Amino acid sequence: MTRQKKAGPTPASPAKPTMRDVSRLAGVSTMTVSRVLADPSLVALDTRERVMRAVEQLGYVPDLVAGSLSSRRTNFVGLILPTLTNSNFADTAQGLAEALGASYQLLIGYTLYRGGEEERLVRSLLARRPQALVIAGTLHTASTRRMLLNADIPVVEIWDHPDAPLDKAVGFSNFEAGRAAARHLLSLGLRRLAAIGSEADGDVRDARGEARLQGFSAALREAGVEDGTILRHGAAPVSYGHGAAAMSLLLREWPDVEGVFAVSDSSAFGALMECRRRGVEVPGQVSIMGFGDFEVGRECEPAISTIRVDAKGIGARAGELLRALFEGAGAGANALDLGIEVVPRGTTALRVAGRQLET
Amino acid sequence: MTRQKKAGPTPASPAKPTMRDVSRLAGVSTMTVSRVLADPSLVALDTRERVMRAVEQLGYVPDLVAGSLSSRRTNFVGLILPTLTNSNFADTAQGLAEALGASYQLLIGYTLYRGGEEERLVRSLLARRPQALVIAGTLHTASTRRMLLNADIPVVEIWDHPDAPLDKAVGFSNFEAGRAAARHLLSLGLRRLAAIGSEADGDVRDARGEARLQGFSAALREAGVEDGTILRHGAAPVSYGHGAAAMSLLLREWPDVEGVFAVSDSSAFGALMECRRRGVEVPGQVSIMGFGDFEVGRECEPAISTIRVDAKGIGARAGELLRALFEGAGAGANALDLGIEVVPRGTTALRVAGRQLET
DNA sequence: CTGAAAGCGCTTACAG
DNA sequence: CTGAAAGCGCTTACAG
Repeated sequence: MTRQKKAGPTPASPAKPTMRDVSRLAGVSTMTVSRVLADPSLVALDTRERVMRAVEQLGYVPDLVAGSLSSRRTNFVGLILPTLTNSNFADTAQGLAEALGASYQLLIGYTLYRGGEEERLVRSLLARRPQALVIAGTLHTASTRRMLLNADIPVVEIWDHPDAPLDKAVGFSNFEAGRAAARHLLSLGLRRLAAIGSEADGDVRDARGEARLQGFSAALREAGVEDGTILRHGAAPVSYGHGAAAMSLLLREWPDVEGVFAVSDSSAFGALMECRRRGVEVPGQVSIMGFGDFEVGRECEPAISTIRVDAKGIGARAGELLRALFEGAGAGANALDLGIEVVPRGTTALRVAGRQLET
Repeated sequence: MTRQKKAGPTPASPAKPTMRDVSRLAGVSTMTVSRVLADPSLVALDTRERVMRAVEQLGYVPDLVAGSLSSRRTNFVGLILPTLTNSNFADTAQGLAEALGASYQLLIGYTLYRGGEEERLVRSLLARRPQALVIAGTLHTASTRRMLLNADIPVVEIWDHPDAPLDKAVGFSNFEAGRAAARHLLSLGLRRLAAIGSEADGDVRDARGEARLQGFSAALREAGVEDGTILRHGAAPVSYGHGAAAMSLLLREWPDVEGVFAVSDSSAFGALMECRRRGVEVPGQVSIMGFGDFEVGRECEPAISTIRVDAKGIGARAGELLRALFEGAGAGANALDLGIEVVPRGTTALRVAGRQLET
């Protein structure tokens, strides 16, 4: 014997009506119901109305699990982020969701910056047969790369600008972002410069923050500035508290530091608050520069100089790219660089003759 | 004729291998492959190893779309939030995801505080046949309620404490949160009190923020304090900028206000920064109290007095509740109140003889 | 404009 | 410990 649907003489009590139930009530075939739901213009007006009435009466909600299996289209898009608790990544998710539109459902997974999580997540998301995968980052294990390639769906790497994308990429160069931050501080005449970020902790690491630190270092080298410190403190993700702790360490080791770049506006804000608590004037004694253009940096007093990136735009452009691919377009460049923008605000100022003045 | 799978004499080029491909390679039936993947202990060791080798060799990733349809279990849980861009809601999402475990996939939808969006989202999520729905808020259209009831799955309303939950609820009373905020300010001897929140803007409204404003008003009435202002400004969600703008309006209309409750730490922070820009001392001239215990309020200087709620805990408890229900437990109370906690910090201080002193 | 048949890739519910 | 048969609820690919 095989499965039995329901027993007993009562044929009704339609807990969850199927398309079959609707078709019977409307006196048509399931194909006609399917058409009314997918593209009503294919069905005669009176038939259509009868079907809609039956749908309404039964409170029928189509089963997309069955529909997806049958049509080989799930309308799922997988999204892998380091964390949900970061306004920039949340903006990217919203941008992506909006660009894809209501007919697509995002399947969000997060790694908490753990390298090993990505492979598990990719496998688990691919099992849902998404039509595309959007992944923050460009570092993947060999096994992950193989799965991604085998899956035969578009893959968009975001929040970076890889030389050789796995498939597509939308983002910007984190290395250049760090470099631009250093150059801004250098252009203000500051020479004793530091950067604060997180350190790799076993499996947990922020590759993009590290790239920004590397870019910062490179700019100092290019400028022939010897007086540079890269302080890696604590594990990713960085936070307000991280910035405060790192700034505290930095000021103890190097009290006459003139300029600090934090890999995120979160830690820049924490560093700024730590300075206030210690009576260290910003930008009078030390200039502070962040990254990401978070709302907290725009709204605090003084406002934080930063590197702006288009977080929501990254999601939006990735979504637009995918829609074009879904509709069969050949797509343009493989790696889209949305660029960065230096935004000088109140926490950085010109150094003049041994002390700093406000810009 | 019906669908043809693939043409040509080449049987291979296995773009996306199915369970059938694995079973053939391993020389077993698909049932055996299915068992190896679901519960290896059911299969003899050598068979199991042969199957695992075939899985590995083909890079087989099971199709959960088909599996879900067949087993009637999707392992999806739907989650409806007002926005992803709010650290409290992001914490709730992470708490829920962690409590459910890796075998469940969250289907997240957000309304942007638009009442009409909920109905569309519920319909669209139910079509994915989730095994439960978790929804921020307790206000639903009649049509939404009907769908929810018909769906015959557990529904958990979160971030509130309704008298009559639709099904289950995990949260706290927003009314009591506002009331507690007012009482804290009153207990400091402050009498000229205001609250700032958002106003309903067509379909866009923050029902929970409004409940906090109502609780605030009620506490003033109970205390016989006449000097109270509720300022509703701008549309939800509130933000740092919202708090700054509202504080600016408030100070213009009512320069001698003594205490302000903001419905969110976001706006409390904005209000605090606006005071700094205007040279209004906090808490010297005016005390400020927020809601939510956001990191920004903990880390800024002075730190913001607030009402703490267990955002991650709401997600975690909802997830635990659902797991118990999935495993057939009868579950306990229908509405779980996680409570609130007044956290006095640097932005509120005792009023003594016409002026305020730090606590 | 409408419908009958087949099948999407799994798991259920047996039987041996 | 293993497998053959049936079916989950839709859509595809026809035919009329």
